[in-house]
Amino acid sequence: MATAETREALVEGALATLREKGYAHASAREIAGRAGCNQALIFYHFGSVDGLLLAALDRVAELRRVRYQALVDESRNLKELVAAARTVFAEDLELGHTAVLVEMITAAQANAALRPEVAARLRPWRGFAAEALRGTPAALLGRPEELAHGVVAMFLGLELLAVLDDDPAPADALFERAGSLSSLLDLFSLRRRS
Amino acid sequence: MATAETREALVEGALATLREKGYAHASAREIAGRAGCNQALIFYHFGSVDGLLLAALDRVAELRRVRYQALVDESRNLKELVAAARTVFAEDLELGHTAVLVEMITAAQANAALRPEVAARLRPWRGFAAEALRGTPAALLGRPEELAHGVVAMFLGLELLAVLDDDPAPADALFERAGSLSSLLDLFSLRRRS
DNA sequence: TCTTTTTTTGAGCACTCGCTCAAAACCGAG
DNA sequence: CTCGGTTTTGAGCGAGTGCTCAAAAAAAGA
Repeated sequence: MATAETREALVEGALATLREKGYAHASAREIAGRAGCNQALIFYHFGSVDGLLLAALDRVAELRRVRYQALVDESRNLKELVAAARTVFAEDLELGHTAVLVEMITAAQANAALRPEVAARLRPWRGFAAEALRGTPAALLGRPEELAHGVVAMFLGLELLAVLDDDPAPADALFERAGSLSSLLDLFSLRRRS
Repeated sequence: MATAETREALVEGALATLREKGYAHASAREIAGRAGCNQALIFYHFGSVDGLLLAALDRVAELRRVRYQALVDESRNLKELVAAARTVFAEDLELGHTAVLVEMITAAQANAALRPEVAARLRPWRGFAAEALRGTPAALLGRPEELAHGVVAMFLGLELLAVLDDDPAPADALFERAGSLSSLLDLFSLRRRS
């Protein structure tokens, strides 16, 4: 088989494995099984299992970049830009790309060698989100249960990213970020009331 | 040694390991080494490594409950209640308890048996956050870079919690929660301007 | 066709893991 | 001190891991 086809099959196998089984079970034998080839090919083509997983992450990042650029080019005002961001986020969730991201990020927490690689591949996400930030926020209300759920989620996420960036992440900085988050959330939100 | 002392040493060793090395490296041999005893004691006293880690999570949750209850009892109005919540969150970060939480949550993603156990021990956190929710929010502005960082963090966290709860987490629900989050963030934030 | 290079394979090495188990050590009661 | 139950130990089993390697298979060039 041509090199490109083999690499393609392995990347697809890696993405499927990350999505369905997670990083902990993304072993060479498991991925090669899905790709229908020998596990040694992973080391021949990508050097290591982590090398393959990073290549899979590259593909996810590139797909997102292309999709987002296309939507941005069509946007004529802020409202459309925000809608484009929402669309890309939603598509990533449905494609399972968010799950792949989360797996690689949490894996990087326990793997110093993986950490800078994953952090570098995360930058496009952040830059793209920054682009959607203009305009003034408006206050909104929501259900307390959802608010409670949300705040727990937010601090978990901030903690994960802080570890990734080798940021000591003192409590004060986390709370400052939490505060600044609110204007973006208002920007994203079309909801009203409880 | 008395049973209680041994269990105490093992729980402390488990917490230190989770904090410094993460779930992936929280092996029986590693934890027992820190506790200064044989690895077989983990299975004698806790049945399994995960059993010990859940016991460690129990301790973290109980400590938080006690600390928070004490602060709530002293609060006379909403402002003091919110301040109490901030204090507990900040203390958890400094104690490394947040890191332990994140490790167990991300580990639960790839371990179906662990998932409901961790989810159950997470409930107190959510309930406590819900208690701080009253009053009306005010709009705030922040730096775009921090907003970008924050929104990425938030969606990661929502995704993690959605997996934990066996929630299919459709994109619409995530965005609704993101919207409702803003009022809580305003509540937590004492910041102003860029 | 024969030769050279690229691609693929299966066996296997060295390691770590969770966990078991029989035996040793400990310790309080009689 | 002796006994009996509790606690601790070290060795070890079976399984899974990343990765290597010599050799086989396939593809490409002459």
